[in-house]
Amino acid sequence: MVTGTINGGLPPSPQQSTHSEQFTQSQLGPCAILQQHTYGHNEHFGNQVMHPEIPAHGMMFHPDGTAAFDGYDSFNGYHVSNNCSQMLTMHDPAFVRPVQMTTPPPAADEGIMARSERSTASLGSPLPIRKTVSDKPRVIRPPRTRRRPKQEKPDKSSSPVISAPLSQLTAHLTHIPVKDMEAWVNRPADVRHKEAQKAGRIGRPMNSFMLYRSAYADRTKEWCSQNNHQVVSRVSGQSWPLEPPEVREKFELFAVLERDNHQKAHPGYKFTPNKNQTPPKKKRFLEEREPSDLGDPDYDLHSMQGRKRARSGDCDSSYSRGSTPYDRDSLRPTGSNRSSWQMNNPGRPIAGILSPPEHMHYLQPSVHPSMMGPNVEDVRFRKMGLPGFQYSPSTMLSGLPGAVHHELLQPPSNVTTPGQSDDSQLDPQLLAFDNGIRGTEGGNGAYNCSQYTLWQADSGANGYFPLSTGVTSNPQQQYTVDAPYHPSVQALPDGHEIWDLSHGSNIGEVGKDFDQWIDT
DNA sequence: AAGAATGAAAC
DNA sequence: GTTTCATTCTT
Repeated sequence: MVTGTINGGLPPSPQQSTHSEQFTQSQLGPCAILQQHTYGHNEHFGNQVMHPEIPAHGMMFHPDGTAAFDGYDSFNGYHVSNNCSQMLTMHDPAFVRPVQMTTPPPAADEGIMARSERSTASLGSPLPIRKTVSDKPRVIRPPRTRRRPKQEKPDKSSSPVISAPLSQLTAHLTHIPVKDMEAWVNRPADVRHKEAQKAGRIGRPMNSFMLYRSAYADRTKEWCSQNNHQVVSRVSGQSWPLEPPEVREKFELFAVLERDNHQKAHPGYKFTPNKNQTPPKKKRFLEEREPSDLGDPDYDLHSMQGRKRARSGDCDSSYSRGSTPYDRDSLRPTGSNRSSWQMNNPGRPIAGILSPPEHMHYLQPSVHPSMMGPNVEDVRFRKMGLPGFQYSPSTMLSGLPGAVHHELLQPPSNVTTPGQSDDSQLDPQLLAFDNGIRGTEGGNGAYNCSQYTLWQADSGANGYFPLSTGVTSNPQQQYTVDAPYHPSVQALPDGHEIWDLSHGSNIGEVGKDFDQWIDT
């Protein structure tokens, strides 16, 4: 039996629990599927069978066991049924405002505390009975009601428990853009060099989750009505496994692109974690450079800043090859257009190598926000044969040399042209590149400005983005997309719209469907 | 500076 | 298997 409480849109308050009604699994219907979680006192919710198809939209559990169920939002007048096709309508931030607990959780659990899945917090374990030399014979005392150990981290109790992914939960927050991570991972090498200069070190490329978290950070903050990034992290961490495969694959591909572009920007980079990371836990020592980085534009500055020091033994020039499912070599073009990087770097960096032409460095996603005109009404995939290229899931995403120039696809000029804002900062090499094939964005603003809206057009609606990600049945096809933003699409109440690929996990099949659709 | 999250990469 | 570090910014 599932128990919980309905918070019918009432703003949580310290007395919230008195406003809540009990509900049961049967009352909630198939949507009322509670997800097991590890936070605090509502672990008794666990082990409910998830509906295979329908996410439990709109239900949120607070660590105190209360639940915000999408029954009816009395503030906003939304009827939210148990039908899970209903999109979450927690417009009122108060709806999700974390509950400030004023009453302790069930007394039986005293000592139980919220814990992170990763943390090894032993706080909840019984206090060890220590025998010391000064132990005196003592009267056996009745078991004391142990005081709650300081409420551990108050933050933990203030982070919501979600049962639907952020891409859906925040879909209505259209005024808050989802960060265009596609543009971010394709930022050019000189931008990366400047970042490294500024930081005094070369940072690691973000992984898929970091990209995801970053993309949704603002929306998550808004949704949670909290500016606390620990909460953002927790919610993101909850949401990540809830995201449909399409979304996760999208960010995994972004991570591949990020790694690849990162490596091209910093050919000699190798992750060298600081081994002797003693008590002062997080003393960041700098990542090393390899000799090949001597030619890197930002090397001198690093040296001058003295922020980086080379460690002996770190100068082997072997590339760390990830165990990524995507072959990174296949990200690169074959044939005569190969980059100097590739020509010179079959497996190791060449000392003194300068930045190769950046257009060879940057993998241009075939789907770029700037391709998407806000006024485009229809949605279509374009089949583009790219003879002479290796195809892989990654190349399906990346527009390598030969891919259609984004400007050919984008509607004329109601979108900030990438690079307009910042070409002056690019070195001539990059400028030349910019006038040619050019990356998906060119200046600083390009990945955080108006294109956001375009990105958000897809991810904002419900987070699905028609990337050709996984296995494609026909590798000789590349799909690019004019993804229009249309408010009505986003406003679809049932959470379904044209980009919703969640029902079809086979991308290739989807592509085929689109082929047929286009053909007709 | 710690802390939240997941994952890549290095041990 | 364990540890570091990517991001972010509040606490």
